[in-house]
Amino acid sequence: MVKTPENTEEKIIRAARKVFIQKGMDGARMQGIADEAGINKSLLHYYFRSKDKLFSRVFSEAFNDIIEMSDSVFAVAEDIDSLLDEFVKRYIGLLREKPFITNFIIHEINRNPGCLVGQMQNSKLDPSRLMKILADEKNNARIRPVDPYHFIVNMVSLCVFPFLAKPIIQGFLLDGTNISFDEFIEQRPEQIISFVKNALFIKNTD
Amino acid sequence: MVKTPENTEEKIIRAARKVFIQKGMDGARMQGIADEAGINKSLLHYYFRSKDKLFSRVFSEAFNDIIEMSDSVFAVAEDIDSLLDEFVKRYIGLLREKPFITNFIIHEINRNPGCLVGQMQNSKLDPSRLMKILADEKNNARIRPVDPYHFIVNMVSLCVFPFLAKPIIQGFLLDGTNISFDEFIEQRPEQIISFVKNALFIKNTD
DNA sequence: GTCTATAACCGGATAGAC
DNA sequence: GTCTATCCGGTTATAGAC
Repeated sequence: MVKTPENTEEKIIRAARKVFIQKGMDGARMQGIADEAGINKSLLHYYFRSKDKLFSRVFSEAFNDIIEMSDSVFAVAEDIDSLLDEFVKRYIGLLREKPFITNFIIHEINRNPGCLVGQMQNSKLDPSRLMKILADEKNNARIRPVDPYHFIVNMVSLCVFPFLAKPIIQGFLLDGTNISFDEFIEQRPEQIISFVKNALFIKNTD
Repeated sequence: MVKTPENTEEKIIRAARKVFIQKGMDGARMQGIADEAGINKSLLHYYFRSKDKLFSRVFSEAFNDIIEMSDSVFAVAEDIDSLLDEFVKRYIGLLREKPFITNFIIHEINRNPGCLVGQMQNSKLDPSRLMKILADEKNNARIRPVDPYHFIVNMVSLCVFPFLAKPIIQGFLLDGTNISFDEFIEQRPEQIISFVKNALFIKNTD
């Protein structure tokens, strides 16, 4: 992997991402972003006009990652097994790679819920395929009758929440054990998958 | 329930809670809190010296609610059924009553993780009783072998996350259905309990 | 205890030299 | 494109009258 030297714009984006995630839109300082990028504060305005515009840019990029990933999973899933497997592994894979995304979204979900929901509605993201799979499997009597909305929320909750609660899991729950947070997260996909399968399938499948 | 007229300090706390929750520490403005309380901005400083101190006061009170509730559940639980039942119902009950708590904590979890973890460690909160119950039930072969850390995280995730994701659940997932977010949350306890029981128990208990 | 006025500071944004 | 210097609005915090 050859690393081309980062140009200023890239440096700014990377620095902005880091600072905005940690501090949120309101807590972030343009000076802090400039320092992080190792450039002059004025350059931020030269490249992105305003703090708001810089934030929007960074935020939509992050949010888009989530949308595209979810969409790709929903699009290819054939049955509940593959859907669950794909969804959990990809979701957690993405969050491990870019753990900032969760904080980012939750940080801003209250500040500007309308914008976020708008971005979701404008995306092609469509859970109806998942709904259909659940309905089919239920008709085949492979799975217990589950409310599809609660089921989706369950899956997402189990994947996302640990990243949000990282400081508590790390500093309190796992404190004094020999398990690191990274190890915990590494175990998560199989833990979630077996948990959900047991909850879902009428016949034990393990 | 006789309502004694609120004194200024109480008015401030209530207003501060509302504003801090909505905007976070950084986004909140002392003027905004004063307006919300219907008092003069200087009075905030008269009663609480600084924005930081006011915030700390409001935050620890909210956080304490969570700690005490969790603790009381852990303390009384006898077996896994009662623990699950108590935990889910009380947790969601608390969050319905004070939905701001989740946002509050998540909002600040990154801003100051050390402080939050410190507060937890200083509390008497102790999950070891829950660990013991899980181990006992596993020995009795009533439940599948589960990792206790993942199990706790699962329970909390399923309870808390929906409140965090409210705007998305309301504005996207349930959009176009005739289910309101409140109805969704009302269904949650029994949904979670049956989901977790199915995942957990070797014999089907419904 | 409550108010008005103002100090002191900070941070986003711009002007203009290089 | 990049830097220095500066403006200007907004925000916390205090002083002091009532």
